[in-house]
Amino acid sequence: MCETQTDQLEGVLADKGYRLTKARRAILQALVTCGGHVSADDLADIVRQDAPFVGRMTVYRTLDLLSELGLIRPVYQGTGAAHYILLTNGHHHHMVCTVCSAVIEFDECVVEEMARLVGRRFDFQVEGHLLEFYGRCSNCR
Amino acid sequence: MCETQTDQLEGVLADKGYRLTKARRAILQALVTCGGHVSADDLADIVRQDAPFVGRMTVYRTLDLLSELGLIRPVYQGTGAAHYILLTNGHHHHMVCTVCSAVIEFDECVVEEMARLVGRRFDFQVEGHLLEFYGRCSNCR
DNA sequence: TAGAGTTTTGATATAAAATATCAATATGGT
DNA sequence: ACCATATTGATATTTTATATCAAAACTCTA
Repeated sequence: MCETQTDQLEGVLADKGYRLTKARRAILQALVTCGGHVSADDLADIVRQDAPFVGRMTVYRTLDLLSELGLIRPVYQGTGAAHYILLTNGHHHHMVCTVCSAVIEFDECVVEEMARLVGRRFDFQVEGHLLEFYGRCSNCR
Repeated sequence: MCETQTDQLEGVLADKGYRLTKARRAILQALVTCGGHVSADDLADIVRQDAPFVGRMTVYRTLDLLSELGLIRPVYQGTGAAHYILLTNGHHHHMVCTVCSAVIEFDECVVEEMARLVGRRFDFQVEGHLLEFYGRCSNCR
């Protein structure tokens, strides 16, 4: 694991035959650097700090593409806009405070076993998952 | 468990001091009957089949309220609009096919243990959760 | 059960977010 | 360097979500 997450994402795109354009590189870079949990428009603003030539549509399209490939995932985070999270190695886990909307990420995962079980039962090939806890963070309880 | 899910939801609203208006009853009824996984505008259409007097805004507001109370949850389901799922007893589990967007619900849950663990570590009071698997359904693999 | 004080509602207006379109451009393979 | 094609970005449009506010419905009290 001496490869950065950006390199990993670029690798997947390249393997699938997608072109590694400047715009896509800039978008992946920005997404990984900011850690995810951003809306498309937020990300467009971030990308443009380093790469002002990137259009808003390209950000939307790249996020769609990454979603299709199972690399990221849109979730709701209070506002009406989709926020995108990185599905690192196919999964992601976080807690959302129902009062202040704070998000706390964590890595523990006990879901694989269940994925196998349910996948077999429904003949469903599980490629990734998202686990969200809702509740009150330490400041809000 | 001789109480319908609609009654349960109404009970929570009443307990919290919210009024059980005709509009709210009609919306809860429609949401439970259709099983969730609908957008606000979809639900408005369904509600109006039985209760044509209910306005679109009231549907949005009721869904917001139910979300705040942790009874439902907005998720993405392909389109740009939020789709709402019922958090029955505080949790919900489903698989989403990345090809055809089919949704398969299931009840098994091994998450409680993990919720306790992570909740204790981060001093986070877990009140509910959502577990989403992504992958390919039997038709699409 | 009549009236006061609130909550809730729904029509309308507005803003925000997502999608469609298409000529121009950049890209990877040759 | 050239070609065929994937990709881009500006613009226009549609779809979703939010804000506003007078009218109506509801709860509580007397």
